[in-house]
Amino acid sequence: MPHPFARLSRAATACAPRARGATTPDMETRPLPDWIAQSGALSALEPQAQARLAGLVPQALPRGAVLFRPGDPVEGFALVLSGRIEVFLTGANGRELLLYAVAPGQSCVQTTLGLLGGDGLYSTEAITTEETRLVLVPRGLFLSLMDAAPLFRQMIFAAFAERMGGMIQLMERVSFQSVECRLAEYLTRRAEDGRVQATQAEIAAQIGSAREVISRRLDAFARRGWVRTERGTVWLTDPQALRRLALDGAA
Amino acid sequence: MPHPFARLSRAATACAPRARGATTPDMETRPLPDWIAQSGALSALEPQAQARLAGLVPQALPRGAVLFRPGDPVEGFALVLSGRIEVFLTGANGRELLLYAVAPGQSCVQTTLGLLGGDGLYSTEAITTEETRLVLVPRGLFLSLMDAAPLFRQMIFAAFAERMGGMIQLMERVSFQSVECRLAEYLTRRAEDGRVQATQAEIAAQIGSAREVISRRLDAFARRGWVRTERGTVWLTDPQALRRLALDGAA
DNA sequence: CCGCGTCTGTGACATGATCACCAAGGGGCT
DNA sequence: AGCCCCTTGGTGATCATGTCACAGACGCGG
Repeated sequence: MPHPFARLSRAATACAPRARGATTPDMETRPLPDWIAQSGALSALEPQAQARLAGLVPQALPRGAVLFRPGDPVEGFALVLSGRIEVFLTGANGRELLLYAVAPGQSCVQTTLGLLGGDGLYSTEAITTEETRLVLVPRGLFLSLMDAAPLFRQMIFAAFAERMGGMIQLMERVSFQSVECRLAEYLTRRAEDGRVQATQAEIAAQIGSAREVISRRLDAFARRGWVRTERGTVWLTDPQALRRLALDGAA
Repeated sequence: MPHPFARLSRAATACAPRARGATTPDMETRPLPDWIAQSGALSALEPQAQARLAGLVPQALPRGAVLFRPGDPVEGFALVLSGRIEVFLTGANGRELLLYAVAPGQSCVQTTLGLLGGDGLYSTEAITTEETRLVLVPRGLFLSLMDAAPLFRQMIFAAFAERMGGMIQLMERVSFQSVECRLAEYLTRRAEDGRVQATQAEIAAQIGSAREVISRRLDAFARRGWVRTERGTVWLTDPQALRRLALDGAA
């Protein structure tokens, strides 16, 4: 199956340059598209940068779309407008580990990496976990903005720095913390309305463990009265206890 | 004990701006210091950037010096001229994991991170493993070069991208590969003259395992005739076998 | 030679990953 | 309803790894 980015990037590059003939003259006066004005990150950029982005067409992706897989070439720079993208590492045995999630206004560091330095190939897998709108900035425009637009550059750099910090933290958790702590941390972080809606297999992938282990740990939590499990959801009956466990492992 | 960077950064910032009065006039004509001309990375920069770096004074550090520890504030941007710096993550129990090593011409990503985005505090520990010369670029000069010198910027960005790629690979190895594979990979990578000179405790820290485990694994290798161990060194008697093991885990 | 610190080896045990199954829920179909 | 089949969750056995406790080996300086 052709993966969505291939289509996306072609659509984007086709529509990107000069909309209806004249390019530079009316650049300043043309109104900005909604998707730029409404994005916290983009609305803060310099007008010239906004104008050069204005020709791009945001794309909508359904939940569960695969943006790229390991080995795919990097097509362009993805900027999320709404929704959520999760970036996973996949091991030989099929086990997975969530590296980071891309929230609205954030960019996918993997694409930056591919455009700026590395071998231009992805080593990870990206999946939308909600219906997601994004723009795909083609390579040339991205590099040109990096040179010409200081605010754009700073945005990218800050994102990069933040991700790197996150990766180091993740490494610390994965290498030095028990599954029990990581699970407690995950449950408290992802809880909404006192519950987490995810299968045990999904939870395992998020924290880089195995499904069976999650099953047993949740069972242990349940025996302590901290959670109640149900097909597809975990109810937190004692969030305080979970939070305490999560924090004391982090110290 | 006061750690070296505190001294370094003060020395560097003190010497950095305007050497002997006049600044801009003779900037072009003043000869470049050796340490810039001889550094592959720096000698490729634009002359203006080189001139602004020229006032800095390289510092020499003995082997084993601690550049920073977790919690230290980031003082400036470290650029290694010669030697080698290793950056470690340390767990609660004292176990360690080598995140990356900084070779000559490379910069320390942790410092970049601290200057550009994060909380400005280190979460890792950096130690020189050889006698090392480096320059410490103060924050202001670094940020100004980032804005004004495209080549400098590209250098930093490329380094950043490379490190990020390395971190992802590391995560993959640590999460999904057996200790045996990682050990074999480490031994083949670090071998010189058919041997690796390191204590088993050091090896454990490099690949993020425990000393006892390394002891047993090396014993297993030895029984297969692949290595011979000696106090403080491991002799590779069958590098081919080790390489095969290392590669087949990576596939 | 002795004493001490460092490096290494080893057994016992705890945790986590993997494998092989099975059982329970739930939706679609006849 | 009855059946099928897929997804999800549960469980025991076993293996890999990390942790703890401790002992022996080595080397160095007094």
